[in-house]
Amino acid sequence: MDALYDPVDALTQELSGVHDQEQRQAAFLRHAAAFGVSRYAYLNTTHPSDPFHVETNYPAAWAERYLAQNYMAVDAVPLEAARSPVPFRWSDALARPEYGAKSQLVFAEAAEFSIRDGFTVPVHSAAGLSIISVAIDDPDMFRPSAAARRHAVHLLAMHFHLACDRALGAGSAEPLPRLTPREREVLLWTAKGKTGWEIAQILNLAERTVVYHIENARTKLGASSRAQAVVVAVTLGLIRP
Amino acid sequence: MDALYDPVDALTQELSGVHDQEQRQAAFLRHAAAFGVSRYAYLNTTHPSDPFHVETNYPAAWAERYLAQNYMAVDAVPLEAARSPVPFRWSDALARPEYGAKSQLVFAEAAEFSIRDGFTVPVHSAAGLSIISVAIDDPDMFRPSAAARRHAVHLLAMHFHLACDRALGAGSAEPLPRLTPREREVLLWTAKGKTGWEIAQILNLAERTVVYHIENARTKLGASSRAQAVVVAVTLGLIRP
DNA sequence: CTGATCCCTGTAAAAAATGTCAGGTGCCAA
DNA sequence: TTGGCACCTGACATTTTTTACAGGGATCAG
Repeated sequence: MDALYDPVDALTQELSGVHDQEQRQAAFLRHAAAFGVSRYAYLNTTHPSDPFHVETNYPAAWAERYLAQNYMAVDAVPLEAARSPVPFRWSDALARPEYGAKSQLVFAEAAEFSIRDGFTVPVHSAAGLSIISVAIDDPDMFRPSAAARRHAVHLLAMHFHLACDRALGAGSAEPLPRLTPREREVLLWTAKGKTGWEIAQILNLAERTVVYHIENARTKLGASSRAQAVVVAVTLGLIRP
Repeated sequence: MDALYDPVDALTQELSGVHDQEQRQAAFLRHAAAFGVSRYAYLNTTHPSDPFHVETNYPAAWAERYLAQNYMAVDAVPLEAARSPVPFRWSDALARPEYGAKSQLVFAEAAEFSIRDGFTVPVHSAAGLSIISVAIDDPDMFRPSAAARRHAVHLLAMHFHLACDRALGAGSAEPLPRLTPREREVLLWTAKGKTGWEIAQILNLAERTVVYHIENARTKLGASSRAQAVVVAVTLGLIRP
């Protein structure tokens, strides 16, 4: 039983500092193999530079068909993943009434590629949603007694995601713009719907000064309007509205 | 071993439809007790109507001191929780060099209230961060062989959070404004920094029409400027920039 | 001390957003 | 078929934002 979590620790170790996709994938699959995993699919929507990052070793024909048909919008797996951060078995999601008959069709098609059931780990974050799905044929993995093994998969998936996320982030490598306190302050009031003149009253400044700070913030954030500036500042976590 | 996950299932069942805080807390503690948990602290920052929702059964003196001193900003536990979605043991986070000496002081103070070590489950979501921390005295819970028990705590915490989140959402009870597809579209372009005229070119409309849709969206969102409108739409998850 | 950074302010013109009037089309459900 | 809704457009006045010019004072690190 102690050995159950060795793969998690090992993967964590291996992935620290790795920025190569092949290497990450190989490490993940090597360690996940202990749990009956051979196929995986990973989706990361958190990076502006690559807003729909997909990597998978599913049969190419299936992966292409899935994307081309936009099954994301009807498949129970991504829908359930978007709904809740709790990992789940595919067939459990499929059994929920809220995911319609189309979902069943997707599953039926997947079965033609020998992908029948699996386990999905959603990772919700401020920047968006990531999904790690692994196909699992061995029905033993879904028995109550295998809960600890599923947890290991859960943690493996999380660490795999963290490594990918780091790598994707390192790719863009753009450091956060550094706003001054005043800039954050005026942006915050702007996000609350105040005009420059109003903010000047609130902060006891000349309207010109408020405009000055908003200008600087807008430039730093690469925005071309106050509206874009506040959105960027919010999504970057520089201000919270 | 099968019985290990009974508390998770039981809690999930019990919490469905429960909107009473006392009841939730009692159910969580009752089931978590099986894992040596008696103290818990829960923070939810995802609800605009209650942006810093804290509930805990920590000693009142400690909870008050923690908040008053703004330990959130230096304590390794919330900092680690904000950094990664992976659950962790407090002392593991404390051992990381990036969390400074102040963190040690917080821990030392906590020990005076008999809170010495524990386990924290971060839940990152689009709306923000939630943290479920449980104090655990029994060192056995941190042995490798107890990994499955920690997983049970992990899932218990997640389901507890989901129930709280539902309840908090139900509390505010304000239904999301319903934007039409066009309204979302023009807001999205506005969030990208486009002017009304530019959006008109992009969507092949009269500028007046774009203004019309933005106007309607702005009103529905209770905003007094485009900047506020896009921020509200983004934080409400109505558009993603 | 010098340069960097932040803070503060002015004038003025061009561009964009907001507010108020008034209308027309098409679709769907009651 | 009627009413509601989403969609679309025009003209006009007013306010706000953006952009450009130009400057002074405070603090702090190298």
